[in-house]
Amino acid sequence: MARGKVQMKRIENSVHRQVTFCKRRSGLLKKAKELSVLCDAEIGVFIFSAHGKLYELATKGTMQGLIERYMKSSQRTQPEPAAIETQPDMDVKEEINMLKQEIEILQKGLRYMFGGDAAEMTLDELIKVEKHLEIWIYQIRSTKMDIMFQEIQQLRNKVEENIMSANFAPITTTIPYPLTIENEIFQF
Amino acid sequence: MARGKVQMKRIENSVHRQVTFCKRRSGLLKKAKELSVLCDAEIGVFIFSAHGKLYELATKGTMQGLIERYMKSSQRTQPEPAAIETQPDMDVKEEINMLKQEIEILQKGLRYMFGGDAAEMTLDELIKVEKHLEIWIYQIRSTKMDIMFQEIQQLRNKVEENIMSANFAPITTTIPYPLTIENEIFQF
DNA sequence: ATCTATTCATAAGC
DNA sequence: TGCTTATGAATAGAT
Repeated sequence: MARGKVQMKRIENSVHRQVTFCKRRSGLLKKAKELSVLCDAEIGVFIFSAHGKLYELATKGTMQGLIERYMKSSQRTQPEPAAIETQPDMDVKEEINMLKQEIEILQKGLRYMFGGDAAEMTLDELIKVEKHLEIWIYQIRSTKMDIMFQEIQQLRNKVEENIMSANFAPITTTIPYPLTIENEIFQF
Repeated sequence: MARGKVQMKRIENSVHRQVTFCKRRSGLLKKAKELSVLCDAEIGVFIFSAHGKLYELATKGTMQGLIERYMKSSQRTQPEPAAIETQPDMDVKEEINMLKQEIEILQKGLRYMFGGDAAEMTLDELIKVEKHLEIWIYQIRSTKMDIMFQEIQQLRNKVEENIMSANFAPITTTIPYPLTIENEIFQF
């Protein structure tokens, strides 16, 4: 830079730091705009100052839209669940399209949730989001059940150990446990 | 810049554009990192190339976390719903705290949804998200009902008009409509 | 904010 | 892509 090289570490003098933040922030946003214009790219930048103030730039459309696109895009780079790999090609494409549609709808739902502007959603869209939330809840409940079941298994193992050590008999592995154990724990 | 000033418009030569995109992209990300280090700022950048490829940078933590922080921050700058204004001061603070907590929980839920990593959530967290989704579904159903009720009102008005114009009689406004209309429409 | 002396970024060419 | 170099931009330090 100018009048002396700068060390790449936090500027300790708070006045200098504030001034540099101001200058470089505008520089960064300018560069982002330029890149967007010159190369036809879509760019989102957000900067939180040390004190938490937000500065943002979205070169096309809104930051919301960009975040949605980001979510979609970064989602796609994650490895697909193995289950999809085992299906024929036609079904894969169909599944991907369905997933995309689901993501679209969820994104609308997120806009609805965070933006809080219910008026912008049609009845059809609301019904779709509702359906999706039902699926989401179902998945969460499944995960919950999985975790609970694991805990039950651990408890069973503990009980088994206790019986084992108490009786010094190995036959206990075949003893059936009463169903009431599951029923009681699955209640809450 | 070098060897001639550059026009601030889309570079038409696709090779030049590609090269410039590459160079300036890395320059932009470098500048973002520098700003973050020098001034202790938290910065997120995402760049979509014209062909849709994503390049991203999050200077601290993950992009997910940054997006959550962004949502929270930009949310705060939006005007609150009018309903809150009409309540006494104590309740306003309480309501704001509740909203913040709700946002916290939802953000955890979003991480779960978009990150897809259920394993990272504890049983307690899953239960909280589940509760929140139930509330969300309740709100969406309320909005749905509102819209449906509006449609019913419009239908009623239309029916009324028809009767009015058919009979030339103004008494029809007091005629009660059978409950079956609502019941049928509320079914789907 | 404005002003320079410097350092940095990068367009063009290979 | 990666390297080189001439030149325009960005900016650190001072005012």
